[in-house]
Amino acid sequence: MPEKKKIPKSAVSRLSLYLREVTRLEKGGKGKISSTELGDYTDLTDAQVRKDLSYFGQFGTSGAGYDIPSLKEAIRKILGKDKIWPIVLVGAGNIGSALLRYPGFKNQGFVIKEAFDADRKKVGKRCGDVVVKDIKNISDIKKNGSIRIAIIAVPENSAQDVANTLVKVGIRSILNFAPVVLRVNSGVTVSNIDLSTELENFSFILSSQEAP
Amino acid sequence: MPEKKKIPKSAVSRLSLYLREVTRLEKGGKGKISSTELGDYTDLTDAQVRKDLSYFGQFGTSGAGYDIPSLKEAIRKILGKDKIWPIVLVGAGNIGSALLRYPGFKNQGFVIKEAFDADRKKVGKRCGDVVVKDIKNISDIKKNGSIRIAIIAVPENSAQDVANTLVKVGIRSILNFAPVVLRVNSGVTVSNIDLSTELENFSFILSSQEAP
DNA sequence: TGGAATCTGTGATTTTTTTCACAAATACGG
DNA sequence: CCGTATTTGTGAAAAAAATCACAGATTCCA
Ligand SMILES: NC(=O)c1ccc[n+]([C@@H]2O[C@H](COP(=O)([O-])OP(=O)(O)OC[C@H]3O[C@@H](n4cnc5c(N)ncnc54)[C@H](O)[C@@H]3O)[C@@H](O)[C@H]2O)c1
Ligand SMILES: NC(=O)c1ccc[n+]([C@@H]2O[C@H](COP(=O)([O-])OP(=O)(O)OC[C@H]3O[C@@H](n4cnc5c(N)ncnc54)[C@H](O)[C@@H]3O)[C@@H](O)[C@H]2O)c1
Repeated sequence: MPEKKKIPKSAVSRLSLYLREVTRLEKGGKGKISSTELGDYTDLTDAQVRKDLSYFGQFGTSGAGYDIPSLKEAIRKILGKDKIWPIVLVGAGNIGSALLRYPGFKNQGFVIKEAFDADRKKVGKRCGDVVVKDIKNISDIKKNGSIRIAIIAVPENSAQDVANTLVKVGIRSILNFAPVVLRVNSGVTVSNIDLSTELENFSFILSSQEAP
Repeated sequence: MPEKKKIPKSAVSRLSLYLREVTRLEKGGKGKISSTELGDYTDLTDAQVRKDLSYFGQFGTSGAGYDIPSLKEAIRKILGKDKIWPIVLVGAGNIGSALLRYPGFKNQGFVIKEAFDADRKKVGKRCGDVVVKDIKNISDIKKNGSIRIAIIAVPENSAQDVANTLVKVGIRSILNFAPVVLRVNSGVTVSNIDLSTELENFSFILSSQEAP
Protein backbone atom coordinates (compact mmCIF):
# COMPACT_ATOMS: atom_id res chain seq x y z
CA MET A 1 0.00 0.00 0.00
CA PRO A 2 1.71 3.17 -1.20
CA GLU A 3 1.85 5.75 1.55
CA LYS A 4 0.64 9.08 0.29
CA LYS A 5 1.82 12.12 2.18
CA LYS A 6 -0.39 15.11 1.82
CA ILE A 7 1.29 18.17 0.43
CA PRO A 8 -0.23 21.55 1.35
CA LYS A 9 -1.13 23.49 -1.75
CA SER A 10 0.69 26.49 -0.33
CA ALA A 11 3.89 24.45 -0.12
CA VAL A 12 3.91 24.24 -3.91
CA SER A 13 3.54 28.00 -4.20
CA ARG A 14 6.41 28.50 -1.82
CA LEU A 15 8.49 26.14 -3.93
CA SER A 16 8.13 28.72 -6.69
CA LEU A 17 9.58 31.33 -4.40
CA TYR A 18 12.50 29.12 -3.47
CA LEU A 19 13.16 28.44 -7.13
CA ARG A 20 13.17 32.12 -7.94
CA GLU A 21 15.63 32.88 -5.17
CA VAL A 22 18.05 30.04 -5.82
CA THR A 23 18.00 30.87 -9.51
CA ARG A 24 18.95 34.43 -8.68
CA LEU A 25 21.60 33.36 -6.19
CA GLU A 26 23.09 30.86 -8.58
CA LYS A 27 23.52 33.63 -11.14
CA GLY A 28 25.26 35.64 -8.44
CA GLY A 29 27.71 32.76 -8.08
CA LYS A 30 26.58 31.56 -4.68
CA GLY A 31 27.18 27.84 -4.16
CA LYS A 32 25.24 26.76 -1.10
CA ILE A 33 22.56 28.04 1.22
CA SER A 34 21.02 27.12 4.56
CA SER A 35 17.32 26.92 5.28
CA THR A 36 17.70 29.94 7.55
CA GLU A 37 19.19 32.05 4.80
CA LEU A 38 16.67 30.92 2.21
CA GLY A 39 13.99 31.75 4.76
CA ASP A 40 15.42 35.24 5.13
CA TYR A 41 15.21 35.80 1.40
CA THR A 42 11.63 34.59 1.22
CA ASP A 43 10.33 35.95 4.51
CA LEU A 44 9.68 32.50 5.90
CA THR A 45 11.00 30.54 8.85
CA ASP A 46 13.82 28.06 8.47
CA ALA A 47 11.50 25.29 9.66
CA GLN A 48 8.98 26.16 6.98
CA VAL A 49 11.64 25.95 4.30
CA ARG A 50 12.90 22.57 5.47
CA LYS A 51 9.42 21.17 5.92
CA ASP A 52 8.33 22.30 2.47
CA LEU A 53 11.34 20.74 0.79
CA SER A 54 10.96 17.56 2.82
CA TYR A 55 7.58 16.92 1.21
CA PHE A 56 9.43 16.26 -2.01
CA GLY A 57 12.65 14.58 -0.91
CA GLN A 58 15.95 15.13 0.82
CA PHE A 59 17.97 17.79 -0.87
CA GLY A 60 20.30 19.09 1.83
CA THR A 61 23.35 18.08 3.77
CA SER A 62 23.46 18.29 7.55
CA GLY A 63 25.94 20.88 8.67
CA ALA A 64 26.30 22.31 5.18
CA GLY A 65 22.85 23.26 3.89
CA TYR A 66 21.67 22.98 0.31
CA ASP A 67 23.80 22.98 -2.82
CA ILE A 68 22.24 25.74 -4.89
CA PRO A 69 22.63 24.30 -8.39
CA SER A 70 21.26 20.91 -7.43
CA LEU A 71 18.45 22.36 -5.33
CA LYS A 72 17.50 24.52 -8.28
CA GLU A 73 17.43 21.55 -10.62
CA ALA A 74 15.45 19.50 -8.15
CA ILE A 75 12.78 22.16 -7.74
CA ARG A 76 12.64 22.77 -11.48
CA LYS A 77 11.92 19.12 -12.00
CA ILE A 78 9.28 18.98 -9.27
CA LEU A 79 7.47 21.97 -10.76
CA GLY A 80 7.68 20.53 -14.24
CA LYS A 81 9.95 23.30 -15.43
CA ASP A 82 12.19 20.91 -17.23
CA LYS A 83 9.63 21.11 -20.01
CA ILE A 84 8.24 23.90 -22.18
CA TRP A 85 4.60 24.71 -21.46
CA PRO A 86 2.59 26.09 -24.35
CA ILE A 87 -0.26 28.39 -23.36
CA VAL A 88 -3.32 29.81 -25.08
CA LEU A 89 -4.63 33.25 -24.22
CA VAL A 90 -8.19 34.38 -24.86
CA GLY A 91 -9.00 38.08 -24.87
CA ALA A 92 -6.35 40.37 -26.31
CA GLY A 93 -7.54 43.55 -24.58
CA ASN A 94 -5.79 45.63 -21.94
CA ILE A 95 -4.60 42.80 -19.73
CA GLY A 96 -4.32 40.22 -22.48
CA SER A 97 -2.02 42.29 -24.63
CA ALA A 98 0.12 43.24 -21.64
CA LEU A 99 0.65 39.55 -21.03
CA LEU A 100 1.39 38.89 -24.70
CA ARG A 101 4.03 41.59 -24.73
CA TYR A 102 5.69 40.40 -21.54
CA PRO A 103 8.92 38.54 -22.33
CA GLY A 104 9.27 37.15 -18.80
CA PHE A 105 7.11 34.09 -19.34
CA LYS A 106 9.04 32.74 -22.28
CA ASN A 107 12.26 32.81 -20.30
CA GLN A 108 10.50 30.70 -17.72
CA GLY A 109 9.33 28.03 -20.14
CA PHE A 110 5.77 29.35 -20.40
CA VAL A 111 5.18 30.21 -24.02
CA ILE A 112 1.97 31.83 -25.18
CA LYS A 113 1.58 30.03 -28.49
CA GLU A 114 -1.86 31.23 -29.48
CA ALA A 115 -4.11 34.20 -28.76
CA PHE A 116 -7.79 34.52 -29.62
CA ASP A 117 -10.28 37.36 -29.54
CA ALA A 118 -13.86 37.89 -30.68
CA ASP A 119 -13.34 41.44 -31.94
CA ARG A 120 -12.61 41.78 -35.68
CA LYS A 121 -10.46 44.80 -34.92
CA LYS A 122 -8.17 42.66 -32.80
CA VAL A 123 -8.08 39.64 -35.07
CA GLY A 124 -5.07 39.57 -37.40
CA LYS A 125 -3.00 41.94 -35.28
CA ARG A 126 0.41 40.86 -34.07
CA CYS A 127 1.03 41.12 -30.35
CA GLY A 128 4.24 39.88 -28.82
CA ASP A 129 5.18 36.77 -30.79
CA VAL A 130 1.72 35.77 -31.94
CA VAL A 131 -0.97 36.92 -34.31
CA VAL A 132 -4.39 37.20 -32.70
CA LYS A 133 -6.87 34.76 -34.20
CA ASP A 134 -10.63 34.68 -34.28
CA ILE A 135 -12.12 32.82 -31.32
CA LYS A 136 -14.19 30.83 -33.79
CA ASN A 137 -11.01 29.04 -34.75
CA ILE A 138 -10.22 28.05 -31.17
CA SER A 139 -10.09 24.37 -32.06
CA ASP A 140 -6.88 25.16 -33.96
CA ILE A 141 -5.13 24.60 -30.67
CA LYS A 142 -5.83 20.92 -30.93
CA LYS A 143 -3.52 20.80 -33.92
CA ASN A 144 -0.82 22.81 -32.21
CA GLY A 145 0.73 20.08 -30.06
CA SER A 146 -1.13 19.76 -26.79
CA ILE A 147 -1.87 23.03 -25.06
CA ARG A 148 -3.27 22.37 -21.62
CA ILE A 149 -2.92 25.78 -19.95
CA ALA A 150 -5.11 28.79 -20.80
CA ILE A 151 -5.37 32.39 -19.69
CA ILE A 152 -8.79 34.03 -19.75
CA ALA A 153 -8.73 37.81 -20.10
CA VAL A 154 -12.20 38.53 -21.44
CA PRO A 155 -15.01 40.52 -19.83
CA GLU A 156 -16.87 38.80 -17.03
CA ASN A 157 -19.99 38.16 -19.08
CA SER A 158 -18.13 36.01 -21.62
CA ALA A 159 -15.72 34.29 -19.25
CA GLN A 160 -17.86 31.25 -18.48
CA ASP A 161 -18.57 30.63 -22.17
CA VAL A 162 -14.91 30.89 -22.99
CA ALA A 163 -14.05 28.52 -20.15
CA ASN A 164 -16.54 25.96 -21.43
CA THR A 165 -15.08 26.17 -24.91
CA LEU A 166 -11.54 25.86 -23.63
CA VAL A 167 -12.31 22.77 -21.60
CA LYS A 168 -13.92 21.25 -24.66
CA VAL A 169 -10.73 21.68 -26.69
CA GLY A 170 -8.56 20.05 -24.04
CA ILE A 171 -7.53 22.74 -21.55
CA ARG A 172 -6.90 21.44 -18.03
CA SER A 173 -5.68 24.60 -16.22
CA ILE A 174 -7.15 28.09 -16.41
CA LEU A 175 -5.72 31.33 -15.13
CA ASN A 176 -8.74 33.60 -14.94
CA PHE A 177 -8.65 37.38 -14.76
CA ALA A 178 -12.40 37.89 -15.02
CA PRO A 179 -14.18 38.59 -11.75
CA VAL A 180 -16.45 35.57 -11.86
CA VAL A 181 -16.46 32.14 -10.26
CA LEU A 182 -15.98 29.74 -13.16
CA ARG A 183 -17.75 26.40 -13.12
CA VAL A 184 -15.63 23.63 -14.53
CA ASN A 185 -15.49 19.86 -14.29
CA SER A 186 -13.46 18.43 -11.49
CA GLY A 187 -10.15 17.65 -13.09
CA VAL A 188 -9.85 21.17 -14.43
CA THR A 189 -7.92 23.59 -12.22
CA VAL A 190 -8.87 27.27 -12.06
CA SER A 191 -6.81 30.01 -10.48
CA ASN A 192 -8.29 33.46 -10.16
CA ILE A 193 -6.40 36.72 -10.28
CA ASP A 194 -8.80 39.03 -8.55
CA LEU A 195 -7.38 42.48 -8.12
CA SER A 196 -10.53 43.91 -6.57
CA THR A 197 -10.34 41.31 -3.84
CA GLU A 198 -6.73 42.26 -3.17
CA LEU A 199 -7.61 45.92 -2.95
CA GLU A 200 -10.56 45.12 -0.72
CA ASN A 201 -8.25 43.35 1.67
CA PHE A 202 -6.35 46.61 1.87
CA SER A 203 -9.42 48.76 2.39
CA PHE A 204 -10.57 46.34 5.09
CA ILE A 205 -7.28 46.54 6.96
CA LEU A 206 -6.97 50.29 6.59
CA SER A 207 -10.55 50.84 7.72
CA SER A 208 -10.14 48.60 10.75
CA GLN A 209 -6.97 50.36 11.81
CA GLU A 210 -8.68 53.68 11.59
CA ALA A 211 -11.78 52.78 13.57
CA PRO A 212 -10.49 51.68 16.99
CA MET B 1 -11.66 42.98 28.81
CA PRO B 2 -12.74 43.17 25.17
CA GLU B 3 -12.93 39.75 23.64
CA LYS B 4 -11.12 39.66 20.34
CA LYS B 5 -12.13 36.97 17.97
CA LYS B 6 -9.55 36.03 15.42
CA ILE B 7 -10.67 36.43 11.86
CA PRO B 8 -8.99 34.24 9.23
CA LYS B 9 -7.42 36.33 6.53
CA SER B 10 -9.10 34.17 3.94
CA ALA B 11 -12.49 35.00 5.41
CA VAL B 12 -11.96 38.61 4.37
CA SER B 13 -11.15 37.54 0.82
CA ARG B 14 -14.28 35.45 0.70
CA LEU B 15 -16.25 38.45 1.90
CA SER B 16 -15.20 40.10 -1.36
CA LEU B 17 -16.70 37.22 -3.26
CA TYR B 18 -19.95 37.43 -1.34
CA LEU B 19 -20.11 41.14 -2.00
CA ARG B 20 -19.61 40.62 -5.70
CA GLU B 21 -22.37 38.05 -5.88
CA VAL B 22 -24.94 39.90 -3.80
CA THR B 23 -24.24 43.04 -5.79
CA ARG B 24 -24.92 41.14 -8.97
CA LEU B 25 -28.01 39.47 -7.56
CA GLU B 26 -29.39 42.74 -6.25
CA LYS B 27 -29.13 44.21 -9.75
CA GLY B 28 -31.04 41.17 -10.97
CA GLY B 29 -33.80 42.09 -8.54
CA LYS B 30 -33.35 39.23 -6.12
CA GLY B 31 -34.39 40.11 -2.59
CA LYS B 32 -33.09 37.41 -0.28
CA ILE B 33 -30.67 34.53 -0.30
CA SER B 34 -29.76 31.56 1.90
CA SER B 35 -26.25 30.57 2.86
CA THR B 36 -26.65 27.45 0.74
CA GLU B 37 -27.48 29.43 -2.35
CA LEU B 38 -24.71 31.97 -1.77
CA GLY B 39 -22.38 29.03 -1.31
CA ASP B 40 -23.49 27.62 -4.64
CA TYR B 41 -22.65 30.87 -6.38
CA THR B 42 -19.22 31.08 -4.78
CA ASP B 43 -18.31 27.39 -4.77
CA LEU B 44 -18.26 27.24 -0.98
CA THR B 45 -20.23 25.30 1.62
CA ASP B 46 -23.18 26.82 3.40
CA ALA B 47 -21.36 26.42 6.70
CA GLN B 48 -18.39 28.36 5.39
CA VAL B 49 -20.62 31.20 4.29
CA ARG B 50 -22.39 31.43 7.65
CA LYS B 51 -19.19 31.14 9.65
CA ASP B 52 -17.49 33.83 7.60
CA LEU B 53 -20.35 36.25 8.05
CA SER B 54 -20.60 35.44 11.74
CA TYR B 55 -17.10 36.79 12.32
CA PHE B 56 -18.49 40.20 11.60
CA GLY B 57 -21.98 40.13 13.04
CA GLN B 58 -25.45 38.69 12.59
CA PHE B 59 -26.89 39.55 9.24
CA GLY B 60 -29.44 36.85 8.57
CA THR B 61 -32.85 35.76 9.69
CA SER B 62 -33.53 32.17 10.74
CA GLY B 63 -35.88 30.50 8.35
CA ALA B 64 -35.55 33.26 5.79
CA GLY B 65 -31.87 33.75 4.99
CA TYR B 66 -30.19 37.04 4.24
CA ASP B 67 -31.80 40.18 2.89
CA ILE B 68 -29.66 40.99 -0.13
CA PRO B 69 -29.65 44.77 -0.01
CA SER B 70 -28.83 44.92 3.68
CA LEU B 71 -26.21 42.17 3.45
CA LYS B 72 -24.61 44.06 0.61
CA GLU B 73 -24.49 47.25 2.62
CA ALA B 74 -23.14 45.44 5.66
CA ILE B 75 -20.29 43.85 3.71
CA ARG B 76 -19.53 47.09 1.94
CA LYS B 77 -19.13 48.78 5.29
CA ILE B 78 -16.96 46.00 6.70
CA LEU B 79 -14.64 46.16 3.70
CA GLY B 80 -14.47 49.93 3.87
CA LYS B 81 -16.23 50.29 0.55
CA ASP B 82 -18.43 53.05 1.87
CA LYS B 83 -15.47 55.30 1.14
CA ILE B 84 -13.46 56.22 -1.96
CA TRP B 85 -9.90 54.88 -1.90
CA PRO B 86 -7.34 56.89 -3.82
CA ILE B 87 -4.45 54.87 -5.23
CA VAL B 88 -1.04 55.65 -6.63
CA LEU B 89 0.49 53.53 -9.37
CA VAL B 90 4.21 53.35 -10.08
CA GLY B 91 5.43 52.00 -13.42
CA ALA B 92 3.28 52.82 -16.42
CA GLY B 93 4.54 50.00 -18.62
CA ASN B 94 2.63 47.02 -19.98
CA ILE B 95 0.83 46.08 -16.81
CA GLY B 96 0.70 49.55 -15.33
CA SER B 97 -1.02 51.08 -18.33
CA ALA B 98 -3.48 48.19 -18.58
CA LEU B 99 -4.50 48.96 -15.01
CA LEU B 100 -4.73 52.68 -15.71
CA ARG B 101 -7.05 52.07 -18.64
CA TYR B 102 -9.29 49.66 -16.73
CA PRO B 103 -12.54 51.39 -15.76
CA GLY B 104 -13.55 48.63 -13.36
CA PHE B 105 -11.68 49.96 -10.34
CA LYS B 106 -13.28 53.35 -10.36
CA ASN B 107 -16.75 51.84 -10.26
CA GLN B 108 -15.62 49.97 -7.18
CA GLY B 109 -14.38 53.01 -5.31
CA PHE B 110 -10.73 52.43 -6.07
CA VAL B 111 -9.50 55.45 -7.97
CA ILE B 112 -5.99 55.63 -9.36
CA LYS B 113 -5.31 59.30 -8.72
CA GLU B 114 -1.64 59.45 -9.64
CA ALA B 115 0.79 57.50 -11.81
CA PHE B 116 4.57 57.78 -11.84
CA ASP B 117 7.31 56.47 -14.06
CA ALA B 118 11.06 56.95 -14.36
CA ASP B 119 11.12 56.98 -18.16
CA ARG B 120 11.00 60.41 -19.81
CA LYS B 121 9.12 58.90 -22.72
CA LYS B 122 6.31 57.91 -20.39
CA VAL B 123 6.25 61.08 -18.33
CA GLY B 124 3.65 63.59 -19.48
CA LYS B 125 1.54 61.02 -21.31
CA ARG B 126 -2.09 60.63 -20.45
CA CYS B 127 -3.25 57.14 -19.59
CA GLY B 128 -6.76 56.49 -18.39
CA ASP B 129 -7.75 59.49 -16.31
CA VAL B 130 -4.28 60.54 -15.21
CA VAL B 131 -1.16 62.07 -16.64
CA VAL B 132 1.99 60.09 -15.85
CA LYS B 133 4.40 62.08 -13.68
CA ASP B 134 8.10 61.77 -13.05
CA ILE B 135 8.91 59.48 -10.13
CA LYS B 136 11.09 62.25 -8.74
CA ASN B 137 7.92 64.10 -7.86
CA ILE B 138 6.49 61.20 -5.91
CA SER B 139 6.09 63.31 -2.79
CA ASP B 140 3.33 65.16 -4.63
CA ILE B 141 1.06 62.47 -3.32
CA LYS B 142 1.36 63.91 0.16
CA LYS B 143 -0.46 66.98 -1.08
CA ASN B 144 -3.15 64.97 -2.80
CA GLY B 145 -5.30 64.07 0.19
CA SER B 146 -4.01 60.93 1.87
CA ILE B 147 -3.20 58.12 -0.52
CA ARG B 148 -2.42 54.98 1.42
CA ILE B 149 -2.63 52.30 -1.26
CA ALA B 150 -0.04 51.81 -4.00
CA ILE B 151 0.42 49.52 -6.96
CA ILE B 152 3.97 48.65 -7.99
CA ALA B 153 4.38 47.68 -11.66
CA VAL B 154 8.08 48.30 -12.23
CA PRO B 155 10.81 45.81 -13.14
CA GLU B 156 12.04 43.60 -10.32
CA ASN B 157 15.33 45.40 -9.91
CA SER B 158 13.66 48.70 -9.02
CA ALA B 159 10.74 47.35 -7.02
CA GLN B 160 12.39 47.44 -3.60
CA ASP B 161 13.59 51.01 -4.10
CA VAL B 162 10.16 52.08 -5.19
CA ALA B 163 8.62 50.35 -2.18
CA ASN B 164 10.98 52.15 0.18
CA THR B 165 10.10 55.47 -1.37
CA LEU B 166 6.40 54.78 -1.21
CA VAL B 167 6.51 53.86 2.45
CA LYS B 168 8.38 57.07 3.13
CA VAL B 169 5.62 59.15 1.57
CA GLY B 170 2.90 57.48 3.62
CA ILE B 171 1.79 54.33 1.75
CA ARG B 172 0.49 51.56 4.03
CA SER B 173 -0.62 48.93 1.49
CA ILE B 174 1.21 47.75 -1.61
CA LEU B 175 -0.04 45.60 -4.45
CA ASN B 176 3.14 44.30 -6.03
CA PHE B 177 3.44 42.84 -9.52
CA ALA B 178 7.23 42.52 -9.52
CA PRO B 179 8.56 39.03 -8.84
CA VAL B 180 10.48 39.94 -5.68
CA VAL B 181 9.86 39.62 -1.98
CA LEU B 182 9.57 43.20 -0.76
CA ARG B 183 10.93 44.12 2.65
CA VAL B 184 8.78 46.61 4.45
CA ASN B 185 8.19 47.69 8.04
CA SER B 186 5.63 45.79 9.97
CA GLY B 187 2.54 47.92 9.68
CA VAL B 188 2.82 47.98 5.90
CA THR B 189 0.85 45.30 4.06
CA VAL B 190 2.15 43.79 0.84
CA SER B 191 0.19 41.60 -1.53
CA ASN B 192 1.96 39.95 -4.42
CA ILE B 193 0.49 39.14 -7.79
CA ASP B 194 2.83 36.47 -9.01
CA LEU B 195 1.73 35.04 -12.30
CA SER B 196 4.74 32.77 -12.65
CA THR B 197 3.86 31.13 -9.36
CA GLU B 198 0.32 30.58 -10.58
CA LEU B 199 1.54 29.01 -13.79
CA GLU B 200 4.01 26.88 -11.88
CA ASN B 201 1.18 25.52 -9.80
CA PHE B 202 -0.36 24.42 -13.06
CA SER B 203 2.82 22.86 -14.42
CA PHE B 204 3.27 21.06 -11.10
CA ILE B 205 -0.21 19.61 -11.19
CA LEU B 206 -0.06 18.69 -14.86
CA SER B 207 3.34 17.07 -14.45
CA SER B 208 2.22 15.05 -11.43
CA GLN B 209 -0.88 13.81 -13.22
CA GLU B 210 1.20 12.67 -16.11
CA ALA B 211 3.84 10.79 -14.16
CA PRO B 212 1.93 8.09 -12.26
C1' DT C 1 42.08 13.39 14.60
C1' DG C 2 38.76 15.14 17.83
C1' DG C 3 35.50 18.14 19.59
C1' DA C 4 32.70 22.10 19.04
C1' DA C 5 29.68 24.20 15.78
C1' DT C 6 26.43 23.90 12.19
C1' DC C 7 22.47 22.37 9.93
C1' DT C 8 19.12 18.93 8.10
C1' DG C 9 14.97 16.01 8.34
C1' DT C 10 11.10 14.93 10.84
C1' DG C 11 7.96 13.30 14.67
C1' DA C 12 5.40 15.78 18.08
C1' DT C 13 2.97 19.81 19.33
C1' DT C 14 0.51 23.89 18.65
C1' DT C 15 -2.13 26.94 16.03
C1' DT C 16 -5.32 27.96 12.49
C1' DT C 17 -9.06 26.97 9.57
C1' DT C 18 -12.80 24.29 8.08
C1' DT C 19 -16.56 21.30 8.79
C1' DC C 20 -20.11 19.32 11.60
C1' DA C 21 -24.33 19.26 13.85
C1' DC C 22 -27.96 21.08 16.40
C1' DA C 23 -30.70 24.43 19.42
C1' DA C 24 -33.22 28.32 18.66
C1' DA C 25 -35.47 31.52 15.71
C1' DT C 26 -38.48 32.62 12.01
C1' DA C 27 -41.63 31.78 8.11
C1' DC C 28 -45.70 30.08 6.23
C1' DG C 29 -49.65 27.30 4.90
C1' DG C 30 -53.90 26.02 6.44
C1' DC D 1 -52.73 30.59 15.70
C1' DC D 2 -50.51 26.04 15.43
C1' DG D 3 -47.40 22.73 13.48
C1' DT D 4 -44.08 21.82 10.10
C1' DA D 5 -40.38 23.31 7.25
C1' DT D 6 -36.43 26.39 6.83
C1' DT D 7 -32.47 28.46 7.98
C1' DT D 8 -29.37 30.93 10.98
C1' DG D 9 -25.52 31.29 14.41
C1' DT D 10 -22.23 28.96 16.87
C1' DG D 11 -19.93 25.76 20.12
C1' DA D 12 -17.57 21.40 19.42
C1' DA D 13 -14.97 18.29 16.52
C1' DA D 14 -12.07 17.43 12.76
C1' DA D 15 -8.74 18.57 9.45
C1' DA D 16 -4.99 21.16 7.78
C1' DA D 17 -0.97 23.78 8.28
C1' DA D 18 2.73 25.85 10.75
C1' DT D 19 6.02 25.68 14.37
C1' DC D 20 8.86 23.46 17.69
C1' DA D 21 12.59 20.93 19.14
C1' DC D 22 15.95 17.62 18.85
C1' DA D 23 18.59 13.32 17.25
C1' DG D 24 21.79 12.53 14.12
C1' DA D 25 24.72 13.80 10.20
C1' DT D 26 28.32 16.68 8.50
C1' DT D 27 31.69 20.29 8.54
C1' DC D 28 35.55 22.78 10.05
C1' DC D 29 39.45 24.04 12.32
C1' DA D 30 42.91 23.65 15.78
N1 LIG E 1 -7.42 45.64 -17.22
C1 LIG E 1 -7.31 45.51 -15.93
O1 LIG E 1 -6.52 46.20 -15.29
C2 LIG E 1 -8.15 44.55 -15.16
C3 LIG E 1 -8.08 44.54 -13.79
C4 LIG E 1 -8.84 43.62 -13.08
C5 LIG E 1 -9.65 42.73 -13.75
N2 LIG E 1 -9.70 42.76 -15.10
C6 LIG E 1 -10.55 41.80 -15.77
O2 LIG E 1 -9.82 41.20 -16.82
C7 LIG E 1 -10.67 40.97 -17.93
C8 LIG E 1 -10.10 41.68 -19.13
O3 LIG E 1 -9.95 43.05 -18.84
P1 LIG E 1 -9.44 44.05 -19.93
O4 LIG E 1 -9.30 45.38 -19.28
O5 LIG E 1 -8.27 43.48 -20.63
O6 LIG E 1 -10.71 44.10 -20.89
P2 LIG E 1 -10.76 44.55 -22.42
O7 LIG E 1 -12.15 44.91 -22.71
O8 LIG E 1 -9.67 45.52 -22.70
O9 LIG E 1 -10.40 43.21 -23.21
C9 LIG E 1 -11.26 42.13 -23.29
C10 LIG E 1 -11.03 41.48 -24.64
O10 LIG E 1 -11.78 40.28 -24.70
C11 LIG E 1 -12.36 40.21 -25.99
N3 LIG E 1 -13.52 39.32 -25.93
C12 LIG E 1 -14.76 39.61 -25.48
N4 LIG E 1 -15.55 38.53 -25.55
C13 LIG E 1 -14.80 37.55 -26.07
C14 LIG E 1 -15.04 36.19 -26.37
N5 LIG E 1 -16.23 35.61 -26.15
N6 LIG E 1 -14.04 35.47 -26.91
C15 LIG E 1 -12.83 36.02 -27.13
N7 LIG E 1 -12.54 37.30 -26.84
C16 LIG E 1 -13.52 38.04 -26.32
C17 LIG E 1 -12.70 41.62 -26.37
O11 LIG E 1 -12.79 41.75 -27.77
C18 LIG E 1 -11.49 42.36 -25.79
O12 LIG E 1 -10.44 42.46 -26.73
C19 LIG E 1 -12.04 41.52 -17.53
O13 LIG E 1 -12.82 40.46 -17.07
C20 LIG E 1 -11.72 42.46 -16.41
O14 LIG E 1 -12.78 42.56 -15.51
C21 LIG E 1 -8.95 43.64 -15.82
N1 LIG F 1 3.55 42.44 -18.21
C1 LIG F 1 3.22 41.28 -17.69
O1 LIG F 1 2.42 40.53 -18.25
C2 LIG F 1 3.81 40.82 -16.42
C3 LIG F 1 3.56 39.55 -15.97
C4 LIG F 1 4.09 39.11 -14.77
C5 LIG F 1 4.88 39.96 -14.04
N2 LIG F 1 5.12 41.19 -14.49
C6 LIG F 1 5.96 42.08 -13.69
O2 LIG F 1 5.35 43.33 -13.57
C7 LIG F 1 6.32 44.35 -13.61
C8 LIG F 1 6.01 45.29 -14.74
O3 LIG F 1 5.97 44.56 -15.96
P1 LIG F 1 5.75 45.29 -17.34
O4 LIG F 1 5.65 44.27 -18.37
O5 LIG F 1 4.65 46.27 -17.19
O6 LIG F 1 7.15 46.04 -17.49
P2 LIG F 1 7.48 47.32 -18.39
O7 LIG F 1 8.94 47.32 -18.60
O8 LIG F 1 6.55 47.36 -19.55
O9 LIG F 1 7.09 48.53 -17.46
C9 LIG F 1 7.84 48.89 -16.33
C10 LIG F 1 7.76 50.40 -16.20
O10 LIG F 1 8.39 50.79 -14.98
C11 LIG F 1 9.14 51.97 -15.25
N3 LIG F 1 10.18 52.08 -14.22
C12 LIG F 1 11.35 51.42 -14.14
N4 LIG F 1 12.02 51.77 -13.02
C13 LIG F 1 11.25 52.68 -12.41
C14 LIG F 1 11.41 53.41 -11.20
N5 LIG F 1 12.47 53.26 -10.43
N6 LIG F 1 10.43 54.27 -10.86
C15 LIG F 1 9.35 54.40 -11.64
N7 LIG F 1 9.14 53.74 -12.77
C16 LIG F 1 10.09 52.88 -13.15
C17 LIG F 1 9.67 51.78 -16.63
O11 LIG F 1 10.01 53.03 -17.20
C18 LIG F 1 8.48 51.14 -17.32
O12 LIG F 1 7.61 52.08 -17.88
C19 LIG F 1 7.65 43.66 -13.76
O13 LIG F 1 8.26 43.49 -12.51
C20 LIG F 1 7.29 42.32 -14.33
O14 LIG F 1 8.22 41.34 -13.95
C21 LIG F 1 4.61 41.64 -15.66
